[in-house]
Amino acid sequence: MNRKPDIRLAEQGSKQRLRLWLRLLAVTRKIEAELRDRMRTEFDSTLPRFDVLAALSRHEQGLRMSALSGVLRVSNGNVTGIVDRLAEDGLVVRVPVAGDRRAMLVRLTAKGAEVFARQAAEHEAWIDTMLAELSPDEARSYAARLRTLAQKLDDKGATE
Amino acid sequence: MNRKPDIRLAEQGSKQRLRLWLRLLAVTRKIEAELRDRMRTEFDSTLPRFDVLAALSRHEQGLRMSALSGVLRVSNGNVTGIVDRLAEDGLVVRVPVAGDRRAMLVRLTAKGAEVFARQAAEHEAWIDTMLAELSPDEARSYAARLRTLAQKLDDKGATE
DNA sequence: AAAATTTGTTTCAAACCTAAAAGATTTATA
DNA sequence: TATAAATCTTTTAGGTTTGAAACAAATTTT
Repeated sequence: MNRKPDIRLAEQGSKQRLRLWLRLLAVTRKIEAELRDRMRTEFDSTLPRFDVLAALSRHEQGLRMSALSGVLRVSNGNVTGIVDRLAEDGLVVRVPVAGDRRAMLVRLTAKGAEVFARQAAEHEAWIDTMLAELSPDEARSYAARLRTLAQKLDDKGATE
Repeated sequence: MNRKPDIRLAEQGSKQRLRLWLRLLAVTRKIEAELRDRMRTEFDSTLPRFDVLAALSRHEQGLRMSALSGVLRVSNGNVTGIVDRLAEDGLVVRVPVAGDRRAMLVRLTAKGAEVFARQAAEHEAWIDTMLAELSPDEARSYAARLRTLAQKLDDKGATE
């Protein structure tokens, strides 16, 4: 008894989850579009470049290319191009790793750190404005829920 | 009294919202990566292609190129390429619009509708599995909250 | 009606992105 | 130590994405 779930209820759940996913996607895309637009018009930069600077700013000692693509969750080849362009602009440098001639350490330059600091302050303010609808408590509670969800997703991926 | 908000509390709120945004981004990227991977391995297709088919399946009478990029919230030029490739594969057709020789109507072919139906069923199942952590009620409530948030974001964009 | 503006689409250049292959180097194994 | 396997990065091919420019056609203005 009670072992077989009602197929109609299961369908309901699947529809609700699909709807949630579509809304999640719509909201993140909307916010990303706004951020990209502001990054372009106010800093003549892009979101991927900002993401790289942000990751490097959290690792003063530098990150290997593979570690960088790891924390950003993008492909290796992708990061190569972005770092190339940031290096051309003098915001990052590639440093050889002592004892491993395969690897490269990427680090912020002084200029890169300065540029990122300016951008990060603005970025946080943009987010704050866009999410002003949510109280700090609400934001914290959703963030916590998303954290457990992300954890579950990672678990699944790990066992596959 | 009580007119000037405590700066420390305001900073708190901004930090909470930023954290929420980063988590939101992480979760959507994780899910999108999984969907992209499955679309590729199981259907030899991509998410953008699926998105176009999905939009067209909701408009049996067809959509103009600009309407298509409108509902998908991507640029005009972007849709051109995706529709080109879908048309090559015989999943969509471009039909001239009677009375307006500038415009084109894009429609699903029978094959396109059939392919989409198969993919959509799987797609919904994938989402259902990934979001299984959330009860139907929880999914509904979050979807509702996201809806009002999206509405607020749209309002802001409209007045700028 | 002619000229100017708007609208619908495509083309273009540049950046982003992935998966897979290639190249160089290091580590493990026989 | 020679060989095999693993690791780190870049390259490659193909698709996605944007914003801007180019074109054609329709609409509005003069």
